[in-house]
Amino acid sequence: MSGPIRADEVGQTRGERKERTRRAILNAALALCEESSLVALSLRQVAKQVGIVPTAFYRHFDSIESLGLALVDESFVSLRAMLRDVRRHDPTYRDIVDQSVDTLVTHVLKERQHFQFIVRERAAGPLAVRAAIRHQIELCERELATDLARLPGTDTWSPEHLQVLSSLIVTAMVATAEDIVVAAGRPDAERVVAERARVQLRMVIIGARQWRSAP
Amino acid sequence: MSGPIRADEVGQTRGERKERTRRAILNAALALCEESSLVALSLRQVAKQVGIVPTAFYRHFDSIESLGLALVDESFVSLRAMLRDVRRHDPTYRDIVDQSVDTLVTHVLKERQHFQFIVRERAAGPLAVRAAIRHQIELCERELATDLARLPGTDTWSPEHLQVLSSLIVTAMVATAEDIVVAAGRPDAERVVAERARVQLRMVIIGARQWRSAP
DNA sequence: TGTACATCAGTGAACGCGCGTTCACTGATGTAC
DNA sequence: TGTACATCAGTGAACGCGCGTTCACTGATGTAC
Repeated sequence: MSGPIRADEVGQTRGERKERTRRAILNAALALCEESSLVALSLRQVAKQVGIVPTAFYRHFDSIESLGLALVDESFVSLRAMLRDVRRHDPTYRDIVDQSVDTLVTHVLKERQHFQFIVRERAAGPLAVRAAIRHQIELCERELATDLARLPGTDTWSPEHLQVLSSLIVTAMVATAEDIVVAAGRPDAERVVAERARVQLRMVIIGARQWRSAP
Repeated sequence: MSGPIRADEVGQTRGERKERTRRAILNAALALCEESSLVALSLRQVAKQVGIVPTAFYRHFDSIESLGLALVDESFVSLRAMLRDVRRHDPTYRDIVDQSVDTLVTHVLKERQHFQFIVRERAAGPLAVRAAIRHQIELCERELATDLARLPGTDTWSPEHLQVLSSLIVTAMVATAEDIVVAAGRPDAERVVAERARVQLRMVIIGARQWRSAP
C-alpha cells in the first residue's frame, strides 16, 4: 500500500491487509446491490464505498461478475450453515417442521443480505452468477433428498419421488426466505410468514406420505 | 412526426402512429432486458432499438421505471389470459392437474418474455415494479383461493387454510414457469419440468385434502 | 371547400457526469544474501 | 544483523463512451372557422 498507514493497520502483514480490502469490497458490493442488482452495480461505486481508487479494484477481482461469483460462494456458506443447523435436530415428523422453520427464519434474519442476494441474483444476475446459484440450489435439493431418505417411513419411496418432493420443499423454502426478507423488522408479518411456511410444509409432507399408497 | 413518412405509415392517424411507437418501445424494452434486468436498461438503448432519437422516448414514458410499470400491466394480461384458460376446464380432481399444467406450459412458451419478465423483475426490478408485481401475484393468490373454494370437498376448509394452500400452489407454479423458461426449446427438459409440476401439484392437493381431517 | 392556426411526435445539438480500462507511478513490505 | 533488490496494493491522470436530461426546432396532422 502506498498511502499512509492508519493506526488500525499497524502490525498487519501485506497479505492480511489485502484480505481486509477484499472483505471490504465484498461487503460494500453486497450492501450496494441490495436495492437493485449486481447487473446495475458499477466498479466505481464499490471502490468509492470501500475508500480505494477504482483501479485498485482490479488487484482483487477481474470484474463485477467475478466479484459476484465470490458473493455466491460466500452466500452459500451462510445457506449451508443453516442446512447444517436444520440437520442437527432430531429427525422425527412431529417437531421437524417447527424446528426447521424456526431455523430458517433465524438464519435468514441473521444473514439477510446473503439470502436476499441469492434470491435476487438467481433470477436477474449476470449469466455466470445465475448459473452458479442454480447449480448450488440443485446441490441443496439433492442433499435434502438424501436427508429425506433417512426419515422413518420413506424407505419405500423411489429416488425420483424423493427428488420431486425435495424440489417442492426447496421451492417453498426459497419463497419463504423471500417473504421473511420482505417482512424483516415487522414481528407480526414475520410470524404470519413463519406460520404459513409451517402449514405449507406440513401439507407437503402429508401429501408426500399419502402419495406412496396412490402411485 | 417530422421525419419522412414511410410507405407503411400512410393513412394512419397521428394517434395510431403514436400507439405504434409506444408498442415498439414496449417490445424493444421487453427484448432488451431479457438477458439482464430493467434496472440495467437504458433509455438510449431502447430508443436506438426502436429507431427513434433518445428524447422522443419522453413523448411516451417519464422514465424506464414507468415503462416498467406498463410492462407489468402487459405481462399480467398474458398471465390472466392463462388463468382464464385454466378456469375453462372442468373442475374435477381427476383431470384438473393435467389440464392446468398443460395450460401453464403452453402459455409460458407462447408468452415467454412476459412470464420471464414477471419472475425476474419480481425479485430485482425497480422498487415500484417489484411492488406492482407482488401486488398482482397476491391478487392471483386470492382469486385462486376463491376458485379452490368451488371445488367439491373444499366446503369445510377455512378461508385461512384456502389462502395458505393457494399461496403454496402459486409459489410452485411460479417456480415451474421459471423452469419452463429455462427448459424452453429442449422438449425433453420441458417434459421433465411438466411431469415434476404435475406430481408436485398432486402431492399438494392430496396433502391439503388430508389436512382437513388433522387440524 | 379552403384557409389560418394549434397541436405534438419526433429531431438534433449540447450539457455535465459516471463509466470501465490503460498506463506509468510510489513506497511499504517481503526476501535473499 | 544489515543491505540490496523484488514484489505488489494502492495511486492518479487520462482516454473515449454512453448516460439522462435541457432546449429550441420542424413539419405533418388536426381543428376551428
